[in-house]
Amino acid sequence: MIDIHLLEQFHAFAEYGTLSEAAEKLHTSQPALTRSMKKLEGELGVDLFIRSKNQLRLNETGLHAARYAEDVLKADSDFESKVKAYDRSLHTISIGFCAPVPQTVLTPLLNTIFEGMTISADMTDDSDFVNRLKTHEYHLAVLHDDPEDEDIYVKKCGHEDLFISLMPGDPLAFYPEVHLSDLDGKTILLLTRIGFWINFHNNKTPNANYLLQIDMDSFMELSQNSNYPSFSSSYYMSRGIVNKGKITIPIVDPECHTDYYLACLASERERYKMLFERVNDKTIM
Amino acid sequence: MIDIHLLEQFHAFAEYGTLSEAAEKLHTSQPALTRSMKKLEGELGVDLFIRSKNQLRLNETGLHAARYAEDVLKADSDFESKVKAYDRSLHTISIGFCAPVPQTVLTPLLNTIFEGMTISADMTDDSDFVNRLKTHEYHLAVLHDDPEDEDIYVKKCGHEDLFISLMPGDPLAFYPEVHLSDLDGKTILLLTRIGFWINFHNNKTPNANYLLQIDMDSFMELSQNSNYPSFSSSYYMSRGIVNKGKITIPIVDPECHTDYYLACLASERERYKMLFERVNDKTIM
DNA sequence: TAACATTACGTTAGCCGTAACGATA
DNA sequence: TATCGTTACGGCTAACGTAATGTTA
Repeated sequence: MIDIHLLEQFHAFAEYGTLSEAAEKLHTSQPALTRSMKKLEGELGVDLFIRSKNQLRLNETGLHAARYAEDVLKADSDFESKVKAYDRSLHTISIGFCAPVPQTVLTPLLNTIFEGMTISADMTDDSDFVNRLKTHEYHLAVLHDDPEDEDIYVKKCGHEDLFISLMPGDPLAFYPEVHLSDLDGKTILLLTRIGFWINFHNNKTPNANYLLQIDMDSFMELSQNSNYPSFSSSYYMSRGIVNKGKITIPIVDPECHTDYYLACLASERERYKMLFERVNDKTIM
Repeated sequence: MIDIHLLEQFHAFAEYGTLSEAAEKLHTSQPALTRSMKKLEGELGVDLFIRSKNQLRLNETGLHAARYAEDVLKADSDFESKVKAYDRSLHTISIGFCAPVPQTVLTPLLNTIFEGMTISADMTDDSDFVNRLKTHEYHLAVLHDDPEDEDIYVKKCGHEDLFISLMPGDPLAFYPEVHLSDLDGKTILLLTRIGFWINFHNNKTPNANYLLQIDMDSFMELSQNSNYPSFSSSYYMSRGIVNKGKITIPIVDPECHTDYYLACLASERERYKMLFERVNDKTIM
């Protein structure tokens, strides 16, 4: 078996053209490379170089060998990354959230139940979540509707209602409830990472002007201290987290009331048993 | 970069199940393997084993890693064989002969012109020789007819006529010449490795009983000291190599008179220039 | 008690870097 | 003269094998 270290040095020489430059790049000495190259030739029983008195260059076999060496080096580095990736996959649980509130609620629970594991959370629209479970991109997912797929095990884990916070002077603030269509045309504060909620932009409020906030703190700050309307939800309301001095009104449209469903592959149900036992339809609310 | 030597040891453990057996197979000591396995885990930063007090076995990651390791080991051993094969291909000239006499005549010439190279000679029916030149299986070929292919460079290099040696008492021995069909039904001495000549068995002498001799010396011995007819050729006749006490008669059939053609890929003509210059239509005769 | 993995320890083979040398452009 | 590859030499590390230890079936 040819030492991978020799191939590394050989490949460096092939790349840089002189032993001195290769030595510098490899943080070693010129004599070390001279010896290694001779050793490589010795172990192969094949000449790889054309040696002039003060010049070394690859012969025809050497040129080919340099290409072959790359394959071996790639295989070796692939080994390392594949093993590490596999190990990591065993120690991480990947979960897709369709909205921020389920993540807020479930993350502490996940950390408790799967202690020592890394929880890798993703937040985005959930239209592709069933596929991502099936391709093992996600181990778990929280969706906003029941996928009704026999390969997927599902348990309802709560619900959420959307509200809008308005300035007391806002004409809408006098109504007991509003429709999304009432908000069209307004400038509204919105967080960027809100999962599936992002969808009602396109449908009911095509002319609304959203002030997108990446950061939760900035969003809260602006909600409190600006005149712009901003969204809130039953989760925050029930915990007394409100925008002082603003009127918060429920939104009646059905897409602003959603249930949440925790899901995994039916075949992996046993592995996440503990989690499903600790979750019920009032976990997120 | 993971040392290939560690992977070799790891793979042996995966194969044999215990460090002791792996150590024995690798001609090393148990402690050496213990240390290597720990080193491998250390370099990867990943656990590969489940350790009981006196049992070591692969964990899930280890099982995968063992498979990945095989790929690396294969890549490394492929490197070695590919480099050696390429080097050998540079130092060997592969030539296909359609008959023994061209080989006898050309081998000394090849050794002289391509001194230091290995001549790898093959002898068989030449119906596939053009393909073998095109696929680089052969660098050179001697055929018994002109391939008339524009990719192939050809020069006529001699000819050969077949004779038959008979006992003086044989009825055929009174004729000045014979036909192959006259020989059908007889028992005849024949060498096995005779290239394209083998073909006339099937056509003109389907009922002849051939005593196949693998060894040239045995063939000569039997030719001299038995009553069986045997083949000879113009090459041996013109050099006075005859079967004493036998009558040697020419065979008239056209397939017993052949020209020989030396060929190489037109694109490689320059490489074999020296050889073609030294060959003419009287080289083999 | 036999087989196994691990730890301890003393030895040594092999690799490294510095230095010196010879050749070249 | 600066750069390059090779050789020589002395030092040191890292890997080895033997022996000892502890555990299990």
